[in-house]
Amino acid sequence: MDPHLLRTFVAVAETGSFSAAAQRLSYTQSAVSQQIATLEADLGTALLTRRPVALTTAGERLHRHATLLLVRLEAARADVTRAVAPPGRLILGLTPLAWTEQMSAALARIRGESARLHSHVLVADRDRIVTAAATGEIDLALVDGFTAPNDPLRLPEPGGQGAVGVAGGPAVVAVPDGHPLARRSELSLGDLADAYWIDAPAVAPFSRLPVDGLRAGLRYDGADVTVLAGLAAAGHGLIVLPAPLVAQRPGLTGVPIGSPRLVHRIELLRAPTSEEPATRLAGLLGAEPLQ
Amino acid sequence: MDPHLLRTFVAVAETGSFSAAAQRLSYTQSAVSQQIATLEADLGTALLTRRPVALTTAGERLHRHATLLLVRLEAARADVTRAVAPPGRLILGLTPLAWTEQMSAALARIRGESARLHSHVLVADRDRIVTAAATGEIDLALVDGFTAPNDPLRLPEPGGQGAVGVAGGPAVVAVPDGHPLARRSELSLGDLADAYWIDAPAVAPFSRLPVDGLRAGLRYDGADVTVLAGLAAAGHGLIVLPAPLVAQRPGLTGVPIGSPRLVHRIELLRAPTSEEPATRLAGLLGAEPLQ
DNA sequence: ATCAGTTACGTAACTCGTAACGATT
DNA sequence: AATCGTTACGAGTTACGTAACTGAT
Repeated sequence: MDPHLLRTFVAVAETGSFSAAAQRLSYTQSAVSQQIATLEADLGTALLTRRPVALTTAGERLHRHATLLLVRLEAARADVTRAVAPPGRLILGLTPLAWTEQMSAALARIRGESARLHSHVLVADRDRIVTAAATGEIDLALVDGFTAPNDPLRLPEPGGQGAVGVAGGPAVVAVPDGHPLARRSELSLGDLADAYWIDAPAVAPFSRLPVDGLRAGLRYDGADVTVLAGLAAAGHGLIVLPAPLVAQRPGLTGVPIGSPRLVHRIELLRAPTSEEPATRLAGLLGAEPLQ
Repeated sequence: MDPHLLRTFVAVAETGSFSAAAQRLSYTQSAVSQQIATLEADLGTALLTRRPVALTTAGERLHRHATLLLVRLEAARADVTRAVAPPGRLILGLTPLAWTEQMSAALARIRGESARLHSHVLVADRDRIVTAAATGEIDLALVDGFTAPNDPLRLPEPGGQGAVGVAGGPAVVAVPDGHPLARRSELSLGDLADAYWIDAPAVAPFSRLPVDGLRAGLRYDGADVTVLAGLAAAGHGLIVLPAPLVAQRPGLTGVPIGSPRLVHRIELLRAPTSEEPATRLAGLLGAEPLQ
């Protein structure tokens, strides 16, 4: 089970082909075949069917474990090497809705202090951000999501351990100004099973809301909040968003959600070794326990 | 960074000696020396000082990562191999305070159903149980602890992901019947900074309570709840325990805790692959979300 | 002088690539 | 016949053990 073998196994699993995996990893097809064979021999099980190439049950399990293991291995390496030579840089990762004025101000302040600090901001979806934080690709990450009040975000595997809440606020349903629902003082998501929703997987996937059975009328495959808010204002569907964000968009009204109790929450993730200035920024952001 | 090297690195780190590590792993001292050298070359850092052998900063970091990585690797292997040949067994792990009548009844029922099921119960401290669950050494684990209501237990690294709450109840301070505090209807832990506590690391370490500055008068290094309750009844010190447990002990009064809000919680951890009958038992235990 | 880790070197094992082979469409 | 995975074999590399070496107490 050495990482080499796991890596090629993952490549085969993902490409569905020995030759494609070989190409991706700059091996010969033969080498890949041999590596898979030794892995299977080691574990005493078939991991893949051939012709067509597909994962067996054991293979599926290994695939899940292997991807995580490889990320963590990478993370360990990054942590150790960076313990030695802390880079003079600040790379910040954000999920789209994790951007706040407060954060922006804090970053400005940091950059003002350490002049010419090489800094870099990356906005991406949650999974990407969380793994990047785990491997040390980014120094500091802010990840957002909706949960029950006081509940932490349920973050994906390789990172969620050391998350600290830094901000939390009400979640609302964003509806166009004229819409009949806009006059309501409170909504229950359960009552809205008939409504159509905008599913924006990269921004605020409703599949992650603690509610079932919402129906997607439109899928938005981008990460731009302005566009998303525009779509909602144009009546393409409902969407759950942080209250402050809705408040500052013309054409949209935020209707408080009565049930389930829901807040928008931002959590901070730090690379295992995050030296100054990441530590400093984390401090500025307040990293209040927020329970 | 292949696991082989990590394993010997961990051995050296733990024994504090190349030769001892070599002996433990059935290598020659020379082999160990070479392995550490390649690891250091790979990471580009010294991991250990020689004469005396001790971890450098980078080494300490790697040590933390490496132990976890090795456990997870073991866990992955166990999971995959057991996916193939689910063992006809049920090994149950418990922390001492996770034992309940309900659980006992559920186990009895399972064993009644599948006659002659090879089963096995292991009571140990939290760390041991959590890693054992992660590696598949045990099929099902029940881990207890004290937290704020609705908060999940903060479990140690390699396992805490898929924990589900199965039971929760009030936590009380156990005081001997005659004790002046026994007449109080409610206590605040903060007010008890002057009192002496029993520290029972294997059962209910107060270092894990969400309170600071408690003072240990007596340390109990065992895992037997009866002895512990006896010590408390004899006035050796105060201890936080689940209310039902205190209620059924003669000589002890449980005084409700007003602040911080505290509950005793039991969570269920499953081995990644837990086939019947572990799944069945988990079902019987109700694995209610408990939020 | 002894103890503990390093280095040199030879051998054994492994890993990969080439090339021939086999099976599936 | 073409495609894709397997197998055989040889070459290059790696990894370990023996043994000599080095430095510290």
